[in-house]
Amino acid sequence: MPELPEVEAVVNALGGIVRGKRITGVRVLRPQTIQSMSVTRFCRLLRGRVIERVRRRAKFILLDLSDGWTLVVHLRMTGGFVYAESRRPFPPTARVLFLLEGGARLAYTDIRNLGLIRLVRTERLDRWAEWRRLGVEPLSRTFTVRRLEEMLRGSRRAIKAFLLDQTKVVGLGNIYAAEALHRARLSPMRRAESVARSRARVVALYESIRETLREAIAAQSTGPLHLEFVNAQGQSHHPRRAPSPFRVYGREGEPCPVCGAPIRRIKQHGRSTYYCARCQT
DNA sequence: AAGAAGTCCTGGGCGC
DNA sequence: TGCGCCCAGGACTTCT
Repeated sequence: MPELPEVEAVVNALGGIVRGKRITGVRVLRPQTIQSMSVTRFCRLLRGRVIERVRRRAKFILLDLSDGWTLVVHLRMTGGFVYAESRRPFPPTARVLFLLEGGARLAYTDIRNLGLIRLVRTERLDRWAEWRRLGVEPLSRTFTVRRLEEMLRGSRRAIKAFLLDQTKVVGLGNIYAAEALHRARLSPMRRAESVARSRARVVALYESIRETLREAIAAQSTGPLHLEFVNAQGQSHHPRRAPSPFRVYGREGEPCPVCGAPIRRIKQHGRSTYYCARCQT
């Protein structure tokens, strides 16, 4: 669920809260969530380190710590953070607790346990295969129409599947892939290489990806869905977004906002794809 | 070797 | 009321 815009929102909000704070202790409630080292080592390495910066790469949240360590978090489907300044009990979905100086606590929560956390030396991040394979950041200057065209060329997969491939363009998930394709008026079933054959289509897709993500980031200024704040009274400030801002995702049967034809839902590689059969070709 | 399929995970919704 | 099935989907591994 959290795609680039949601992760971006969590990173920005989290950064404002924990940057500069020292980690005084760690409690791992679910050991399997910690990747690549033992829980003992994980806790020992974190204790005493200061969170110097919070940033994003693809859908990964990176907390750069003092002494060259980086805490890498991927929320996958249901991961999130709960930040509390009081010593309130955390929800049963809490998997890892970070105790911060001053008594605040940051909990990593995850209902379905698909998310992961790993601690790596910052300069060794690119020795991690999954990390190295990550594609271009769609909102960066290195993402160009030409680069997109080169990636599309020769790929016989459906454009929807292409957009979900994190080794090509990072950050899009099932929701924003559908939204970007609707905005570009491209059928999700169209082959990637056939998009590449038309300059106009490549440009439309390029612009759509960026606009879709930019708008989604702006729309979340009210607060990230995957970061919850609990105050001293135990009341939760869980900033809610406005109701479904999506044009096609989750709107099967509703009229297309462009042409009025009913939105369709199909299955592509086991995933739902929402699109307008009339104006997306 | 690209790309499709299978797998993991849990709670909610639905049909019977 | 309760059981079982399906669904949500990110990104891996496995298979073709």
